[in-house]
Amino acid sequence: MSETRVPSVQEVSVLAETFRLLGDPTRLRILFYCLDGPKPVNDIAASLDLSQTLVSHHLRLLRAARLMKGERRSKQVFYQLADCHVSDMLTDMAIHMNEEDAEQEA
Amino acid sequence: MSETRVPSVQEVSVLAETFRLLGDPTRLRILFYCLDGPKPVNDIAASLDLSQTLVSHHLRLLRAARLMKGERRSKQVFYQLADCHVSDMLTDMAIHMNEEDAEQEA
DNA sequence: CTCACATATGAATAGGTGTTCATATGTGAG
DNA sequence: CTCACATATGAACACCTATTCATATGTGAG
Repeated sequence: MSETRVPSVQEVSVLAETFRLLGDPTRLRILFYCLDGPKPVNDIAASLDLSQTLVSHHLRLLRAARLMKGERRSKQVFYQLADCHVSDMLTDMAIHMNEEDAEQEA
Repeated sequence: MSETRVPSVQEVSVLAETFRLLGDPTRLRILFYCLDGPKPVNDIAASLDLSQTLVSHHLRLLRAARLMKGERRSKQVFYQLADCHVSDMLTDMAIHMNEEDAEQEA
C-alpha cells in the first residue's frame, strides 16, 4: 500500500532544509557527539575543539530546525538530539555510508 | 558489538558532503523523480520545470558524489540513483520526516 | 550588590553555491 | 558532409552561509 510517492515541492523543501543542516561537518560533529546524551555547550566546544561562539550559533540553527533541544541546569545548558527520529536518521545514514564504503573496497 | 561510535572528522566530512548535496530542493526533486527508474535529462527538466542547463549541472554534482549514475542510449542519457543504498536512504528519510510531522499534529 | 562563569547575540567578512546565459560537445538522420 | 536534437561545460553574478570578534544576557556564589 504505502508506495513511496514523489513528495510535493513543499515537502521536498522541508526535507531539503533538514539535509542542508546536516550537510555541515561542524554541525554533524556536534550531533554525533550528543548522540549518547545531553552535553553542555562548553563541553561540546572543548571536546570538538571549536569556539564557544561557533557552537552556540550552530546550536541555534539545530534548535530552530527541531533537530536538537536544550534545557538549562543552573548555569549550564545541556543539548541533546530532539527525538529518536533524529538519532535514528543519523545512525541509519552512518550505516548506509559504511556499507557503501565496504562495497567500494571489493 | 557494533556500537555506533562517533565517526572521525574525516568520516564526518564525507557524510556531510552527501548531506550537503541532498540539502538542495532542486537536487532532492531530481533524486525523488528518478526513484522509480532511469530518466533522460530533458524528461527530468520538463517534468520538474527546470532548465536543461540547471539539471545538467546538478546531475554532474550528483554523479561526482556517486549518488546517481547515467548511461547513454543513443542520443539521450538516462540517469538513475547510483545504488540501493541511496534510494533506501531517501525513502528512510522521507519516512522519518512523515513520522515527525505526524507526531507534531497530536 | 559585585564578580566570575556559561551561553547567546549581532555585525562584519571571506568563501562557497545555485542559477542563468552563451556556447561547446556528442549523436544519429538524411 | 550538414542539420537538428540532446547533453555538457564555462563564465559571471547574486545570494547565502560559516566563522570570527566584540559584546550582551543569564546565573549562582560570596
